[in-house]
Amino acid sequence: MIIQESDSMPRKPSYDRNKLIEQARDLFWTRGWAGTSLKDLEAALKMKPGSFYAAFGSKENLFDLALQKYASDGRMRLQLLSDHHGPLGALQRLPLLVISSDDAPAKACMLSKTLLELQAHGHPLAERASDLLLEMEAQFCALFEQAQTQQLISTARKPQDLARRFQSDLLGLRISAERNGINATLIAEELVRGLASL
Amino acid sequence: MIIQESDSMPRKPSYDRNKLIEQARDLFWTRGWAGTSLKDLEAALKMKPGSFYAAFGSKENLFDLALQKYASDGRMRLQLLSDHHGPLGALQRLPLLVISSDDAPAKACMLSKTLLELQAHGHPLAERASDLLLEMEAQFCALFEQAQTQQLISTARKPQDLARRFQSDLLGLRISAERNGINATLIAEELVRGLASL
DNA sequence: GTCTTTCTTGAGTGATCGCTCAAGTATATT
DNA sequence: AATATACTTGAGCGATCACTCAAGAAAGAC
Repeated sequence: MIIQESDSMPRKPSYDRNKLIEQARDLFWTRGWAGTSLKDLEAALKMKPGSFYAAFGSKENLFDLALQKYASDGRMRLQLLSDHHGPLGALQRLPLLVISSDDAPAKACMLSKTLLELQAHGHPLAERASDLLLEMEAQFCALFEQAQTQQLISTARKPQDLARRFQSDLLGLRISAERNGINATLIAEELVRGLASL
Repeated sequence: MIIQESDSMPRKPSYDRNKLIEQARDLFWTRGWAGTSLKDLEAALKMKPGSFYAAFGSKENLFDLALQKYASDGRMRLQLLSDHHGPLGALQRLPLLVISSDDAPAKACMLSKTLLELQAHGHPLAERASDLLLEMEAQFCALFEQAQTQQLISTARKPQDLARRFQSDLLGLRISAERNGINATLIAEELVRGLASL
């Protein structure tokens, strides 16, 4: 029941907590909140109920950790993209990246999936997803602002509006990519073309 | 157990089947598949379990009926819009309409919500939603084709591509509209502006 | 080796899930 | 009124849900 309380540890946990959170994130990402049972988690993480609850407290708490990991990984990836290719280059590369990365367990955005599933229930996790979506939008906004400052795009439209529109299109693209028999690459390329002509 | 089998009926059902399906559709639309329990349905439709199963067979079957009603109502609405305002007018009016209609129980598209929730489980209802999304896309495609034939928009891009992009943006718009604190009207207006300059 | 602290185990909790069915009730036909 | 047929009722089914906890196993401290 107590994980890592005292400094001198008689017995260390036999797992890598961070890896477990990543595995849980992948499961939740693909199957959603209600679609992921504790049996699923126990099987994927190879943990018995007791260990699971000692380590994470509850399914809800683990989902929250998974959401935060999802968001912070995404944020870091975009930041890296911006470091290497500039603000506009990052925004242009993102659409194709999110729908073609092979290691991701799903194409659709985990935040939007969570929001759609749980918002109607007033579930705390929906609010968390909502907050993280706002953070994402703010990051987009900052990049558009930099792109304008560096005169890479026109200043005709407010960065805030550009960011909102971009995020909306991106969410739509990622749903389209989740569908079978839809060539989302074409949509992504059009989206990027739209960015180029701003 | 037998509903409407013989012509001469000793006792007619006391409910309006179509209205029940609409009520169920609204519940499923907002709360999703797993998020809607039979207790919820029994309360909303004012039916005891026995009547429910006599009338609809199963929760899954009712959800299927609800999906079909959702899709056919949407299809008819768009057709009416086209009759009154032409193909381009219909496509231009749709975005603002779907995010601002007060009678709809949710902003996001029920088909996309169903797809996102159930696709990973290989659930039959996800396949149904997928089929209906394809039908919707086909309807968009036909309207874009008519708009080109009537020389309302350029023929530079294939109607199929225009339809796919439009549907993708619309799905994104509707998710954005579902969020709190997001002014989706601005996104919708931009989307419509994009259509005007095709 | 002994002790102490912590992690692991898994049978089992009450609650809720979708669903069944035997009994009761209502109505058109005769 | 009697009968036949079909709808309504609601207690309760087995299965699964997220979760608990007492007992056992492992490892650092001494």
